[in-house]
Amino acid sequence: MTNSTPPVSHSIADIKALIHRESRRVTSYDVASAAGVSQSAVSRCFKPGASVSKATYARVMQAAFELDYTPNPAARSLRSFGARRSNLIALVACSRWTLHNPELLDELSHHFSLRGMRLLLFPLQLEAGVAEVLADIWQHQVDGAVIAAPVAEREVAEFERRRMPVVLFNRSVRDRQINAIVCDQAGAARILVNRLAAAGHRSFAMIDGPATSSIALARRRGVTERLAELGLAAPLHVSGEHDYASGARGLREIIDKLNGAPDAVICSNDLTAIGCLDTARLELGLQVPAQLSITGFDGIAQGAWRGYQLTTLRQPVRQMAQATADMLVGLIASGASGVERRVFSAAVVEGATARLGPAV
Amino acid sequence: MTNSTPPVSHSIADIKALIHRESRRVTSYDVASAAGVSQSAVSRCFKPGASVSKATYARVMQAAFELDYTPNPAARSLRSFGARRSNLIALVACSRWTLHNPELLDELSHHFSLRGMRLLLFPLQLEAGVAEVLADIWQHQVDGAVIAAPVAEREVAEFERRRMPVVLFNRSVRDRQINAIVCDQAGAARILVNRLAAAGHRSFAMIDGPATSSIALARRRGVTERLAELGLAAPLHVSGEHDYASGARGLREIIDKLNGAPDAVICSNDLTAIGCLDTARLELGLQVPAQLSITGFDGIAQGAWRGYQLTTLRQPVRQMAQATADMLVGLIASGASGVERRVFSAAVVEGATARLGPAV
DNA sequence: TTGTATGCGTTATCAT
DNA sequence: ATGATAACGCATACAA
Repeated sequence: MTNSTPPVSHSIADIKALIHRESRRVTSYDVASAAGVSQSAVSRCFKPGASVSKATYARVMQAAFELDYTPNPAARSLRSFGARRSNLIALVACSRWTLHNPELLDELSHHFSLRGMRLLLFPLQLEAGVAEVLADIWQHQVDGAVIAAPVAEREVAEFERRRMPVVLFNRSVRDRQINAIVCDQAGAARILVNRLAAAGHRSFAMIDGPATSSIALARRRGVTERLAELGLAAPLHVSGEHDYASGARGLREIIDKLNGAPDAVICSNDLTAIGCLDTARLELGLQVPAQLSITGFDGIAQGAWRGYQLTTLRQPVRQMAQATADMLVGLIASGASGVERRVFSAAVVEGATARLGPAV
Repeated sequence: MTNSTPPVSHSIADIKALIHRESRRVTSYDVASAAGVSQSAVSRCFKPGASVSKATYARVMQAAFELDYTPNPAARSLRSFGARRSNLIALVACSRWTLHNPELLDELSHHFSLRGMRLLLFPLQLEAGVAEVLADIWQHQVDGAVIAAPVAEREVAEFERRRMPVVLFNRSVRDRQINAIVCDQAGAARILVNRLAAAGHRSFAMIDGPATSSIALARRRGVTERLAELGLAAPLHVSGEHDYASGARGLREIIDKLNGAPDAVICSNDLTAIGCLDTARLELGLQVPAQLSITGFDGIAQGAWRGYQLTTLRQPVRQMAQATADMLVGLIASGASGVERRVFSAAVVEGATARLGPAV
C-alpha cells in the first residue's frame, strides 16, 4: 500500500506560485484546489452551522490558513440578498462635539465592535449640515448611520427612502419623528436655573452655542423659559461657537454690555465655560463663584481638572452611546420602522464654580 | 396624434413600483430601462472620461437621479481587478492618543476625504497591540492602513504578505524598515534638555508614558542621553499612563522619593504635564516655574489655555497628518513598495511653566 | 455530506 | 458612440 495524495489537490507551494504569477488575491477556488474539495465545500466551511464533515472542515481550514485566505466580502455581499451587510456604520458628526467627547467615540466604537460592526467616519465642519456627505454615505453601502449633526427634514426623508436605519444622537428634526437618543437639554437647563435662582442669583447672562445646533437651542430655551416662569429678567444672550475662545470673548461682551458682571453666566457647553472661567479669574480678577457663578453643560473630562472643578450638567454619554448602538443594531437586524426616542437626563455636577441652592 | 413613450424605455413610476415589489435595490439595468439605453451605457456614464454622447449622458443621469441610483461598490470592486478599491482606510489607533488629539483625526479624515477615501476606525485599548484587530482589517478589504499603535514585526509582515500598504504614524518597529511619518521625539527631548540645562536646572525627574509606547520610549531616551552627555545626573523616572491622573500621581511620587521637588519635571506628554502642574500649584503650593519647571510634549489645545500656557514641544500634527495621507494614497495608487520615512521636528513652545535658557 | 450549476451588479472587451 | 457578453468571487438551490 503506497501513500497517496487526494486526487485533485495541488500543493500549497504550487498554488501560491500561481497566485503570485497572476498577481491576484486568494480565492475559494484556490483553497478548494489545495484541499482537494469543491469550491462550494470551502464556502460552506466559512458559513457557521453548515453541514460539513469534520475531516473536510479540517483540511479546508488548514489550506485556508496556509494560503491566508479570507472570503471576499464584496463577492459575499453581492451574492446574498437579505444578508448583504457591510457591517459598516456611518458616524456623521461635527468634529467639535465628537472630538471633544472622547468618551462618545470610544463608547460608540466599543459597542459596535462587540457586534462586529465598525465605524466609518464622516466628519463635518463645525455645525455644517449632513447634505454634503450624503452621496458618500450611499456610496459606501453602510448598514446604518448615527448622526450627531444638524439634519434637515429633507435629508431624513432620503434615508427613509433608501431604507437606511438612522439614529440621531442628541439631535432632533423639526416636523418629523425619527429614531433618536437624546439628553433632555431643556429639562437640565431648567434644573440648573432652579438651583442658581435658589442660591439667590438674579441677573443672568448666557453664552450661546452655534445657531444651527439644536442642542444649543434646547439649552437656551430651557434657561429662558424657566427664568421667565420664576419671574426673573430675561438673560442677556451673546453668541458663541462652543469653543474655548467663545467663553473668553463672550464674557467680555457681557460685561461690556451690562457695564459689570451679572450674578451668573450660563455657558452653552463646558469648553465655553472653561474659557469664560479663565477669563474671569485670570484676566478680570473676578472671584468665582463668590462674585460670579459660571456653569457649563456636558461634563467633559477637563471640567473635572483640579483647577476648574466646573459646575456643570453631566450627560450620561456612555449610556447614551450604548443605547445608540443597541437601537441601531436592532433596527438593522429587524428591519423595523417603528420610531423610538429615548430620553436621558443630565445630572448636576456641583463643582466649585457656581453657588447652587438646594434641589427642589 | 396620440402621446407615445419612447420604444424601449419604461416610466420611472413603473420601474419604482417593480423595484419596490421585488424589494431590491436599484441597479444599472433599471436606470438603463428608464433611460432607454443599454446597461453598458449606464456603466460608462459613471466612469469618468468614458466616451458617451451628451444626449445619452443627460438621459442616463436624469433617470439615475430620479431612481436614486448609486453604483453598487461591491459589484464594482468585484469586477475591476487593478482598481478594486474600497476607498476605505483603516485607522488603527489607541483611543488615548487619537482622541486627545482632535487635530489628528480631523486632519487625517480631511485629507483622505479630499481624495475620496474614508476612515474606518479600529480603536484599541490603551497601548494594546494591533493583533486583536488584524482579522477584522482583512475582512473589511481596506485599501490601506494608518497605524498609530504598537506594532510587532510579525504583524507588519502580515501586512506585507497581503500587500496592504501601511503607514505608521509616530511609531516604529524594531528590526524592520517600514513606511512611516514620525516626529523626532528623541531630538525634541534633547533640545528641551539643552534649554532647561541652559537655564540652570540641575536635578531632573521624568514622568514616563506607557511602557509599550515607542513615543514615550524615544522621549525618555532623548532626555536620558542628553542629560548624560551634559554630565548631569540621571533623572528620576516614575511611570505614567499619558493621562491627567498620572501627572498628579507622578509628581507626588517624585517628591516623595526625592524628599522634595527637583528643578524640573519633564512629562512624557501634555496631559500628564497639566495634571502635574495642577498638583504642583494647587495641592503642593509650589511656584511654577519659579521653584519648579514643568514641561510636556505634544502641543495640545488645552496646554495653551490661559491658566496653563504650558511649556512644551509642539508636534506639527497637521503637517504630519497630511504627509500620512499623501504617503498612503501614493502607496495605494502606485503599488510601490519602496520604504520611506519622513521625519518632522517638534518646535519648542516657550509657554510659562518652565524657565528656558537660550537656544544653542 | 458533497459537487454542479447559476446568479448577484458591475466593469471591460469586443464587435458593430 | 453604443450594445452584447464575459468575467469577478462567493453563496445557494439542487442533484447525487
